[in-house]
Amino acid sequence: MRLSRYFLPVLKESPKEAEIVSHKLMLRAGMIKQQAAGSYSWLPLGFKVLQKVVRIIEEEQDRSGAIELLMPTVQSAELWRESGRYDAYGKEMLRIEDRHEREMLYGPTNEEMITDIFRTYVKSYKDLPLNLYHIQWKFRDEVRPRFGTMRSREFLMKDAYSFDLDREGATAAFYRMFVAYLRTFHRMGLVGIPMRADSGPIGGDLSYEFHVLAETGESAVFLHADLVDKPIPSIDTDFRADLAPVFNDWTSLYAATDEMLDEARFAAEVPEEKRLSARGIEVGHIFYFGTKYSEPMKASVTGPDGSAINVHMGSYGIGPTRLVPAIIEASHDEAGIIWPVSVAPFEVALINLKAGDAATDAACDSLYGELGAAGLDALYDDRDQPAGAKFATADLIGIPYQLIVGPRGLRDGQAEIKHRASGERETLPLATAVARLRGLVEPQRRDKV
RNA sequence: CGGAGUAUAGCGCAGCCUGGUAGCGCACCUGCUUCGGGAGCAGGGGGUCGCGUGUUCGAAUCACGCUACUCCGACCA
Repeated sequence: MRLSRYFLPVLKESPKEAEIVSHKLMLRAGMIKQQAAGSYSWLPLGFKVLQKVVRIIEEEQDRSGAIELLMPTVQSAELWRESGRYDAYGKEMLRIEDRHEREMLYGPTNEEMITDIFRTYVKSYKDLPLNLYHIQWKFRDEVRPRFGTMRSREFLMKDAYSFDLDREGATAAFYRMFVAYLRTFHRMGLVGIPMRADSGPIGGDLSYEFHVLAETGESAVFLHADLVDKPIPSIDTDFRADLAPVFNDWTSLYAATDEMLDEARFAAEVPEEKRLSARGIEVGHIFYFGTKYSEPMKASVTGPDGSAINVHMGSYGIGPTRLVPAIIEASHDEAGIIWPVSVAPFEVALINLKAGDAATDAACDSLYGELGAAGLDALYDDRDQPAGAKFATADLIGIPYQLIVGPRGLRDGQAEIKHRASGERETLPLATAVARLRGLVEPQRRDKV
């Protein structure tokens, strides 16, 4: 992409409504625009990152055996009356009336609808286990939206729903999601630490939240320090195998949010030098809730003995529109965002130090073509701007590598590569620059973990 | 929903106390010179001062009401 033809409205100053660093940087980097309280447009750069985050989530969900579909945002109140939640959900639910005065709602979650789909088509225990998910916009009329897209009223959520014959099956499904979540966050350069959680209004008795540690996190968390760099399950993980050992291994180390903190246990189970109290951003939440919905909504299958069995369900959420700021909170410096390659909007910033100079333009145009041919996603800063402005933009929007080309280096046939995260620079022959970048970028794409 | 604040050009702000019809920096437009870390000079465009009512000869400025947004608390991916 040539920057001169892109839509990238960067700001030098942060709009005053932004309080935390990720919100400020998302506004300054031209990723989002606020439209109302808790409501944001995703501008091209932000949307590109969001799509990469979504893609990683999809890959890991698919790998774990979940199947993607898409349900509508606007739902009928009828289904919610069946489960009893139409009245129970409260003011967070945005209620709408259509022209026929039918009661509708903008979905805050989809347990009822997925249960309806399930009960329509699935009749036999032989069709289990089943895990269906979608990634769709949700609306929760939060009392106080804040922190940009970290807590917005309209937000994107991946919600998966598992269906099993019994508690054992459902627990296995829960473990699969648990492992998929560890891998998902890891691929985005995050450490998502599972913590025992309260099940809240959705109900249930097996519930874990995944938290990313960050100073600006909304929850106080208490954990065993070894969880921070614990190696995650590899690509060889067989999701049909028994994943209980992985789950037990991870949950054997103490971790809890403040509302679940048991100080005595924390002190007893974690050696003093390993006790870490920090703040966390909740980026995922997984539940097992048994037959809470299948019973009232009559979602049953015929078992081997011919009897009707209410299915055991779980639901599994990840917030992509929250993950984007979470990644920024975890990875930035004074100059701006530092994207991990796996979610970076562009992998390389090609910086033409002297746009308008025929030789420099020719060299950059040629390199831009080579970068594309090498499969690298590059943003080519071809604007007629001082070098400083170009470096500042590339730093701000967090592109992992900068390929810097100017007349001075060209005299010796050289270019420079700057690594955004470390600030390290290397000078190398023009002819080898693209191959070098490819060698740097490809291993970090993390499409294989 | 309780408490606190803010609202003046696209963004950041001054002006308000002590009413006299709006200004600064950045951004934007034109021209020239520049270009190795957010360029310089010259010229230029852009504002129903959040909305409404009132006070006054006169309101960005004073009073009252409303709205939007932000922050602090209780809830959530």
